[in-house]
Amino acid sequence: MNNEIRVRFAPSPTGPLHIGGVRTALYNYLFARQKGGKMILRIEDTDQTRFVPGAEQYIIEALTWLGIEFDEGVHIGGPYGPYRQSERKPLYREYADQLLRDGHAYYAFDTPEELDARRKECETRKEVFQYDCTTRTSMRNSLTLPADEVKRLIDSGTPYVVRFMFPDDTEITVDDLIRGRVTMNSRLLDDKVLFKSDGMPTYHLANIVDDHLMKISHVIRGEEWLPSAPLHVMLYKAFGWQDTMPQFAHLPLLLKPEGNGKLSKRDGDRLGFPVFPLDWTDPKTGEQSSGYRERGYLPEAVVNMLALLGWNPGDDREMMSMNDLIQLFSIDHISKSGARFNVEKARWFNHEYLQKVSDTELARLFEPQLQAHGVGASPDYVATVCGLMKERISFPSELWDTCHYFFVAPDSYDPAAIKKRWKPGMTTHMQKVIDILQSVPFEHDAIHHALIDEYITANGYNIGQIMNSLRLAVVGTTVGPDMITLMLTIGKEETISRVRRAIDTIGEV
RNA sequence: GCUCCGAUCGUCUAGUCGGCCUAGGACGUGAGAUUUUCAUUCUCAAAAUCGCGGGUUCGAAUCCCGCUCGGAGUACCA
Repeated sequence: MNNEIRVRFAPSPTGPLHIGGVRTALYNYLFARQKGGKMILRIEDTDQTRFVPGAEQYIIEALTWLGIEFDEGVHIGGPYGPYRQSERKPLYREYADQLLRDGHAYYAFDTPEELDARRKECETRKEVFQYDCTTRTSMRNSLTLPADEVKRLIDSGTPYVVRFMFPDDTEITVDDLIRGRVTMNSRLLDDKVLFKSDGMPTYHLANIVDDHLMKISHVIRGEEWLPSAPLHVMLYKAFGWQDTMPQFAHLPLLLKPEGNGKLSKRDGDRLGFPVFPLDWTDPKTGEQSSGYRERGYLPEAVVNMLALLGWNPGDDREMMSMNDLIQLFSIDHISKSGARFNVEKARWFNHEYLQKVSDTELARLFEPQLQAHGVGASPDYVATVCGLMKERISFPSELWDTCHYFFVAPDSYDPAAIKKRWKPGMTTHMQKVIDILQSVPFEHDAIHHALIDEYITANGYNIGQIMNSLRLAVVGTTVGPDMITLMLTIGKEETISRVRRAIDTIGEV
């Protein structure tokens, strides 16, 4: 018996990694790290028809971005490779043969067309066809055909599949770390195809063989696999591997934010949030899907948010770094019911994590937007602006819209703001403001004293009225950070020239 | 249809030996405070008769049964 903790994340490269898949990878990772075990990336590409170029690379890039690392895998190798099932193809055949030899599996020659016809026929009678212990006796397989006929069919190259043979009327129990003991009767299970006519194994066979060969100790996967878990348990038994069978943990599903059903590819852009970690363009259809990374989500925020969708640390803690999560993670605290994705909370998490990003780092994230608007500014200046704006935004992408006036003078003034703020006599006030700015040292206390105390307050003017008009003149609208800090940031000359322009443009009302 | 899984504020959830739960926290929402504006921040509030009905018990969100509703699976997909 091997006591080492070994878990795997085993996606199939059929498209971009869904956010639910990301969570599965995350839970596996947290568990492995906490236990000092190994985290393995295995690519399950046994379905050649659904293979999508670039998907594997996408998966690796996405998990790397999020800080989910592997100890062994398709991209880094390891002692149990290869880690891509298509490269392990020859291996599965012998295991299928073993099952065949031991009477746990049989050859089936029914064509897809025959199977379809059979299903349709059952449908008309409002029944569902299942290839199982009751129907297999009426199908074309090595159980019903004479041995020499079976041999002749195989030798002549007739396509066939290998099906698992469930025992009749046996209770099969699956002990799940999250759901407890789940029992099913073999009579209700269908004889799943283990080996396809194209020479490739199906998920079920490849998965069990690889988990065994790779010495996987815990299988942490989505709940959609729970119904086939009994088959997997039976497979371990049929192979004689029950003593080293991994423990199962079936995770609750991620649900749509509204309506019914599990979160799907389509929901994302329809409801205004990404369901994929990274942007993705489907190579066949050209269809584009947006990702968390490109939308400006911070990886730490995505990890934290995802960790809490279906798990909790057992207390009120919510802000947790990857290291915190590794320390606190526990399968006991994974919930059983599906979790509905909440965009607002995701936004909040990002806001929280954005506050921790340094001004210079945020400036770096802001740079593409500045370039897009043809703005060049010193890194220090951009960082200062970012520091001022940080707490007011949740995503770097909101930066330009909320702080463009730090880089370009307003070319127009919000009419509603003019109506509300620019009262008669305001041009005189603004001219006075210019005079004050020119006469005092250009620093916070001096400006505050001369402008607020000596001019506005001493003369009994309305602070809000004048300061907001000043803001309108300098910024173009009525929102933004502290006015004096703002003037200090854009500089004396720029401030004065903007006020002057506002006086000329808006004029007296 | 059949099989399996699930069910606490709008959402994520706490609740793991039944009593500390007149059910706690967070997001969101509302109100107030701070601010020259907006945002941030802070304070307060509303919000779950614990899906429904039975039972066990001195006592049940917590245990048992039934029902209902929701979800998943039911492919030579994973």
